[in-house]
Amino acid sequence: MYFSESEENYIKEIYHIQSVQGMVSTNALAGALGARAASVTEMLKKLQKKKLVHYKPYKNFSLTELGNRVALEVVRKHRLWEYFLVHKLGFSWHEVHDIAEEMEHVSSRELIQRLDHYLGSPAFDPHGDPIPDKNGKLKIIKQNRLTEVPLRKWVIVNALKEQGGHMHQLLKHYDIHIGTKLKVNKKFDFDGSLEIKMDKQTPAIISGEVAKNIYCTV
Amino acid sequence: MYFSESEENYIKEIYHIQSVQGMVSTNALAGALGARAASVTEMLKKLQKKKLVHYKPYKNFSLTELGNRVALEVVRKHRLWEYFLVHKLGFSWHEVHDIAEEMEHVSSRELIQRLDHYLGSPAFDPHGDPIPDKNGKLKIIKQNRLTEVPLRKWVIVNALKEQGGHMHQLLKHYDIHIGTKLKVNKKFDFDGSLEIKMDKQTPAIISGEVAKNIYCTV
DNA sequence: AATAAAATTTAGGTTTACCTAAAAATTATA
DNA sequence: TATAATTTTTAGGTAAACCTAAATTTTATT
Ligand SMILES: [Mn+2]
Ligand SMILES: [Mn+2]
Ligand SMILES: [Mn+2]
Ligand SMILES: [Mn+2]
Repeated sequence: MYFSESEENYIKEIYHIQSVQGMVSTNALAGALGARAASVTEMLKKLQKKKLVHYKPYKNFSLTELGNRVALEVVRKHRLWEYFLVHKLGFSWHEVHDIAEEMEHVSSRELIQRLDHYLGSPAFDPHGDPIPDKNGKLKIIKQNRLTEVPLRKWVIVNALKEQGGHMHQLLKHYDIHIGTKLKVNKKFDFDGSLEIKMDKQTPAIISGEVAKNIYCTV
Repeated sequence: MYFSESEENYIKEIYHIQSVQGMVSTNALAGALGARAASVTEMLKKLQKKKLVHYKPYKNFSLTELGNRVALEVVRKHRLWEYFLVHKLGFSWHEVHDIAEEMEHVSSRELIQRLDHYLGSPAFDPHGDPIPDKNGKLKIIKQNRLTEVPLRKWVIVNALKEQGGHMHQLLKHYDIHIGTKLKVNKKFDFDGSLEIKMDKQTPAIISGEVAKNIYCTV
């Protein structure tokens, strides 16, 4: 069955919102896609006819089993391409999302299977998010916010979420990346900033803003 | 300036037809694109407004200088992706065209520069066609039809054109690929077939049909 | 040169994916 | 529980990229 680029984007975004909120609202989806609610309603009817979403007018909606499978395929494509861009072409993790947003729509299944094999079937993308395997299986690891990690315990950074801004510059400056081992020494309630200690470095202070986007295995 | 996927396909096809016929007709372009003449006329007006084609109603048309630059960029993207698919992902040369037809529309310039570098700035794609460099420069080599090569002269295959069918099976059977050294011993006028001799192999007969799609440096 | 044939354009539709503004339904609040 | 606020849908458009059928222009043939 064929899905247009737009359909794929909608399905993927429903998947993402669903994974956080359980059910999805028209407005939430419109917000995430940068579209208007009316456009979402229209697409919803199309996706329903294709049996990709459970949808009753005025009610929140969610993906069907089929919709979920399709979403996982798009997510797989997106994250494999991100991995390729970083590990083969040398992009930095913060530069690859928009490019992968286009590449994820290339339709060849064979291509993705070969890409996966070529990359060594990676389980996580450059942001630390799990890459679904060809059956849609995800390796789940707990991503704990650095802001909520116990004090003085060594942890390893396992995910970084870029929130539009230029956080990556800061992270580069501190030399924090996925795999970095560190511990939180103190938490300053006044502004939410943290004192962290990394291997062979003197303690440093990072803002709560940055800390919120760093996740780790505890 | 932004060009849609459709616009890019039209521009590229005008470029290809132009490179053979000098000027392009509405019908020729419609045929090549699998579209109707009316659609071509419509697009032509759009491309003219964007200063990509020289066009007067009812007359044949051609790319402007700008149109040519854009065409070469799309061709570059197409052929670099084909090269990637064959030399990195292990596809065979006859499988990659349709995939590259989609990938050529991914818009990031930085991506293409990095891809080019990653591949070692190849000058020819897996079909033997030259890959424009980032300034649009092509390495031109003469591609002589095997059917018109002098007898008993050793030549090297430098291009293969797949014409829809399953020619590649035959070529694989004969073990003919780009780089193969061979000579034509005899030409049989009756059906256009050729007797060819390859290094360390006994002479073989190939049909004129196949020979027409094999090109070589003489 | 007149007429026939072929090529091209125009006119008028369709589908997809958007939009705004107004109407309807749901949810929150007084 | 009525009323207000919010959310969602419907109604009615637009733009891109297609299409068919009819009109127009160009080219070829008597
Ligand atoms: Mn996308
Ligand atoms: Mn990612
Ligand atoms: Mn294409
Ligand atoms: Mn090629």
